[in-house]
Amino acid sequence: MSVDYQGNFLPAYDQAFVKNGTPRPRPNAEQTNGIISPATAPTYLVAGPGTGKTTVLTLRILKLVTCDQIPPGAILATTFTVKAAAELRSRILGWGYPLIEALLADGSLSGADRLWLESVDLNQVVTGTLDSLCEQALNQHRAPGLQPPVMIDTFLSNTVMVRQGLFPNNLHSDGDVDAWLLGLRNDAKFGWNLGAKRDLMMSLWDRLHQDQVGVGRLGSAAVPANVSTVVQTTLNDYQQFLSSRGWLDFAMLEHETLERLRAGDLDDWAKSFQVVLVDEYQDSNLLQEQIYFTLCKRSGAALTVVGDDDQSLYRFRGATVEIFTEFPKRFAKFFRQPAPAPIFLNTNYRSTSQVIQFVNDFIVRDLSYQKVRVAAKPPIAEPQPKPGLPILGIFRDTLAELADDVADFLRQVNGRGYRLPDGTVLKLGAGGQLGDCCLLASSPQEYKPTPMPTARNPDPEPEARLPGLLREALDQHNLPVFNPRGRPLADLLIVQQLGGLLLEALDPRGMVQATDTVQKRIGSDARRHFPTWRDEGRLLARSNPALKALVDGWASRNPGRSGYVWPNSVSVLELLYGIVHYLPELHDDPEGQVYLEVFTRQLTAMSLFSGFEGRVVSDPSKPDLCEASVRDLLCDWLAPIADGVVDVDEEMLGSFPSGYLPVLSIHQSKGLEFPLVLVDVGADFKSNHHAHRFKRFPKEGGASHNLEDLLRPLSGLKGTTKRSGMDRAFDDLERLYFVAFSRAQEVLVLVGLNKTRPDGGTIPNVASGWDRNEIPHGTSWPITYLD
DNA sequence: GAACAGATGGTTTTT
DNA sequence: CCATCTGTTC
Repeated sequence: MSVDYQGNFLPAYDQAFVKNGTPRPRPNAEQTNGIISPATAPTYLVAGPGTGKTTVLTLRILKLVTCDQIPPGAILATTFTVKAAAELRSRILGWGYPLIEALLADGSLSGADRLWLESVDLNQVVTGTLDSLCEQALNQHRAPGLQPPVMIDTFLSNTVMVRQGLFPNNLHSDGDVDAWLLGLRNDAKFGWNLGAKRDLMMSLWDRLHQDQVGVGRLGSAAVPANVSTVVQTTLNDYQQFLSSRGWLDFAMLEHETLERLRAGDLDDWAKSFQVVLVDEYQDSNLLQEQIYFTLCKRSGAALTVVGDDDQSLYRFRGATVEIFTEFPKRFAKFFRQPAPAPIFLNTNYRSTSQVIQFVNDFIVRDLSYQKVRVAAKPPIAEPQPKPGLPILGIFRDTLAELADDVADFLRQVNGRGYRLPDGTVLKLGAGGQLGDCCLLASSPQEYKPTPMPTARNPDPEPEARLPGLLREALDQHNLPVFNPRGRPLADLLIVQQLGGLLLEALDPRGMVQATDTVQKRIGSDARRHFPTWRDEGRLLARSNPALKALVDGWASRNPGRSGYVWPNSVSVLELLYGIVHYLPELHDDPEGQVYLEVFTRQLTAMSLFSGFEGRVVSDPSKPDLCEASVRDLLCDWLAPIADGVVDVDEEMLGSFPSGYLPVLSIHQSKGLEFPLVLVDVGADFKSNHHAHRFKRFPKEGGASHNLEDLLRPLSGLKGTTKRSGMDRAFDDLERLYFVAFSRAQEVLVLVGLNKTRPDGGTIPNVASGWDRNEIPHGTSWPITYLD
């Protein structure tokens, strides 16, 4: 007789989570279905926004451990991002131990149950992204004598694609291949350069794996024969170069894992699991589905998937929403078992009635979209009416006015309150801070890319977007913005100063930088930026004698104190932290902290490949080594940052600083919620211009849709593509803004230019209420416009 | 409703 | 740089 869910688990739950004298509400009926679905049963949870998805996953895991006595180490839970994995883990630990403690206080338990509960180590629950787990599996279960695989980052894989793929096969100057690749992006010739070509080739490479087609079968696709031959050779060269060094990119990692799972090589690993739970399943691709399915088949583990088709946003990464919407069918076919029935979680605990109604209305107004949703999906419901403020709209004629008025709105909301037309005062709750608000946009970029110089305008300035103008306008009110991904790193003064000081300390007067080897190994942006960086670094050093002494000491490899001898080899981290000491922005400012982390991360990443492991050699008897160690740091540490190829990743953002206005891409906002959400539905759209139709009202599919059409006929997903590329592009926009709007807890504010105003705007735009038949429904939206 | 001049704006998202 | 959109004029 084990711990019983109704009899022991729930009473313990009541006891463990009392807050201010009241117990936390018990899981509702639909959540309970998900939690208690039998340990051995495949479970299909369709969970709308704000319905307690993570809660159900956590409690299901805790129920499996306590009631079904499944060892924590036999439970595998994967999520889409590293950050989400960390959150799930902390929830399991944070809820699990109080719960177990409360269970142990339950006098009715048998001695055996008690013994079990006392032995439970929740740390052993395996959580992570699928990629991190594949990496672990391959590492721990490699054939004897084989080197562990080394995961490479995007910077390196891009470089290898260009140097070992494109160049040797003359793809940079192959007209036929150009024409074909251009066709994939609908002949959008602007910005067609080596980088764009490389990116498309990488997408093709990824997609060939994600759709389980394989490079070899590209010849059978609808590709001209001469093109497919040279493209295949290029991709094979890329692969061979990586394989010969034991390197893996993301596509190869997952592919390799699946192959070895199928061959039974990973059975030791697979069989350690009894339960596999997958979060955000709607963003899985075919390759990932096959990994999960094969893992469960080899091990006999039961599969639980959780997701929401309306929140599938990662088609460009191969995500195929049919894998989620048709999960019961696909599961039944693969395992030759009955199809699991969906458990719908549709009670929303996040938002006010107005927000829920708005979001429900948005997702059903386009008739064609209904065909691709999970069958019989109920609308989002509320546990009880939670009246709030109306949906607000701030629309202006120009971007400048819009930014000023949005900034002013935020200032008032954040201060004494903003008076709505009906007299209600909108004000952040007690203890409310600017961080309770956020701005969501399709991209967090603060500036448009710098235009090409022309005769009339030889030195064009990049044009600001809403996030950039809003930063300036808020700055006038002393309100700070947190948007570390908003500007190219290499352009930021603080990055230039840090980079410049490092350059000056490592390579005084640029002797190493000037060598041919270095000039060839770094990109054009780095060549352009390094001198500016040095100027900024020197300028700063001049104003701070102690800093100057530090840099000069390094430059001459002389500590400047008698009795000390400069060591033959020093970790550059010492220099980095020495300098950081004098740049308070890098430790006091939240954005500065992120920028510093970019430097430390890239140093760790490059240390893997450089023989010097991030150390500076200054042994006078070995001048070659001295130069080589500096060269590596210049080329593989600082140059990638200057070249704009290293980004701020998701996990670096951690939690948002409370006094700052976060600016996020809608993709980044998935899984988050904010009391007040501003959604940019059209600050970029001054006209009904073709070039940005894909962002609001597509007339054809984009590169990812075209790639799907190309490869689907050859993949196991044959037949899932019944809709045109254009329709799928529309579907994607519906989902994107569904996610954006449903982040709001209390207040949702739509912002944009007047031409995209939902009532009476003239530019067709999915986000402002148009359906794909070009019918504007915006006038029927209950939006209160703040004019 | 055709024909023309002048304006507009550049694919985004990430393990 | 240039295809496409917008507004003006006949």
